[in-house]
Amino acid sequence: MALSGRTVERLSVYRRLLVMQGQSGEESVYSHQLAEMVSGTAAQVRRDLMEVGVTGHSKRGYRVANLIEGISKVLDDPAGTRIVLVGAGDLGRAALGFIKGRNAALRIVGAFDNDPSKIGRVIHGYRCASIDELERVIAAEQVEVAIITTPAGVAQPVCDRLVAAGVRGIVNFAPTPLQVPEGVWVERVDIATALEKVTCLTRSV
Amino acid sequence: MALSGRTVERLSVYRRLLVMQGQSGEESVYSHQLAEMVSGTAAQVRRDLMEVGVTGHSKRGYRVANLIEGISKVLDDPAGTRIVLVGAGDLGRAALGFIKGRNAALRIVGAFDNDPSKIGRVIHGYRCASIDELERVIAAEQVEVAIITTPAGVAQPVCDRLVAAGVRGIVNFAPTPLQVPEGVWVERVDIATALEKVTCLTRSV
DNA sequence: GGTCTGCTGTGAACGATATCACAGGTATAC
DNA sequence: GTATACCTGTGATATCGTTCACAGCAGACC
Ligand SMILES: NC(=O)c1ccc[n+]([C@@H]2O[C@H](COP(=O)([O-])OP(=O)(O)OC[C@H]3O[C@@H](n4cnc5c(N)ncnc54)[C@H](O)[C@@H]3O)[C@@H](O)[C@H]2O)c1
Ligand SMILES: NC(=O)c1ccc[n+]([C@@H]2O[C@H](COP(=O)([O-])OP(=O)(O)OC[C@H]3O[C@@H](n4cnc5c(N)ncnc54)[C@H](O)[C@@H]3O)[C@@H](O)[C@H]2O)c1
Repeated sequence: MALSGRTVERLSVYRRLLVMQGQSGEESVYSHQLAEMVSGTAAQVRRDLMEVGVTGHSKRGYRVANLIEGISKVLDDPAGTRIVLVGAGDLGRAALGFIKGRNAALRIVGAFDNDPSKIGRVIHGYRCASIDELERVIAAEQVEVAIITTPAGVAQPVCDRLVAAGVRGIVNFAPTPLQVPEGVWVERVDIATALEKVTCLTRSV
Repeated sequence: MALSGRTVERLSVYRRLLVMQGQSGEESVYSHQLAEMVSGTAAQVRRDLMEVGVTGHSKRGYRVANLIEGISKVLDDPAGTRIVLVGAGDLGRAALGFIKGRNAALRIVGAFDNDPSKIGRVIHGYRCASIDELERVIAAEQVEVAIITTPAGVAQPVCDRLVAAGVRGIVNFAPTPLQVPEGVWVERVDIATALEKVTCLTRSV
């Protein structure tokens, strides 16, 4: 199945909205309702849902439980994804707090730093370990995904270690593009760029 | 000038890399060098640079100082962009620390929270003010851009207040799509989605 | 039962983005 | 001075993503 990155992003958002909607008791949604929530078009929503294989009903729309299950089957690894975080600074702390308990399929199995004053501290329930433990934990827990929240200067060497240790996917918060070999997926979260984009594009609307 | 969002993102990255490169003494770069740094193609880089109007030299490539100036002319508001941040929690703190002193054209003029224990505190050099001051500061400083780092539940009402007060661009960290009227630009920074995207797409590489 | 309404599923048209490929130019080597 | 190598700028082309438009279907209403 060759799902495009764009589609995966939207599916993630749909699911989040649907989980809320499910809590509020609604049993089904129409494509145009989902579209309105994300400021998109109904056709786009239907096409995305088509790709995950869930199917709706001519008059009653899509069953919420059905959608959540179908999307989860595509987005989540059934075995769960084990994740490490490197760089337990301000942003690392925020990320740990955010992920905690959000999606059961995503499990943080280690947080690492090289600052002796951070090592041993417990942050949002996760004990910060020494960066020296990195390779051992990745191997022991079969970690596939890593989050980099170190300063920009060390992001590339940290990335290289992660990849060498077997990590296949990286979420990079450092404001530096990372060089990785074929077969490793990097997702940038670039806050500086987001800000500059807004300041630039706001002026031309 | 109708610069596409994609192009603006890349320009932002080029500039950041060029500023570093400038510090290391290099006077000029070739399109293929920039391309390699961002794992892109040389043709893409040249096209982006063409759009900002800077021009290179057949044999010497592009002059770094020239590029930085040209890109800045497009990305930055010459009058500077005044920014407020709402929600001085973990992520708000990280964002304030990150933006501080990064780009002179971006100036934080206020950080707001509704938690009495946060109000009055100084975070990374910015004093946290009461959310009651929001409209006053936006009007007084002619704020155009806002950063939302509140919990998801209040992101929409906060957004509505910002827009009503005159804000035209928003960087939204809350995991909720925001509804805004025509003429307001929203840039999502969705960490949950980034993680889910990586876990999903890593498995299909 | 027949008609009317309004939703889904999807081929086809469209629009946006990225890549190709090459003409034009300039330094360098000989 | 001529040949060579290698870079930029850009029209043409290919790829990718979104929207259109409509057939098909299911319930509601008479
Ligand atoms: N704060 C933000 O909103 C924000 C936004 C965008 C990008 N970033 C980037 O995210 C990164 C972290 O930001 P922050 O605000 O948390 O900074 P920070 O300085 O608070 O945190 C960085 C942490 O990384 C640790 N570290 C340094 N070298 C290390 C190494 N070799 N191995 C392991 N750990 C190491 C440091 O000890 C520190 O704890 C930076 O690259 C920053 O530019 C931050
Ligand atoms: N931490 C992350 O990495 C991360 C990632 C993605 C998204 N987010 C989102 O960013 C937001 C903030 O995350 P956080 O970890 O900083 O949470 P947090 O609870 O530490 O911070 C939220 C802050 O917002 C303030 N606040 C609440 N209601 C407010 C109101 N009406 N007006 C003004 N301020 C108000 C709270 O007092 C608190 O200080 C959340 O929506 C979270 O889901 C966080």
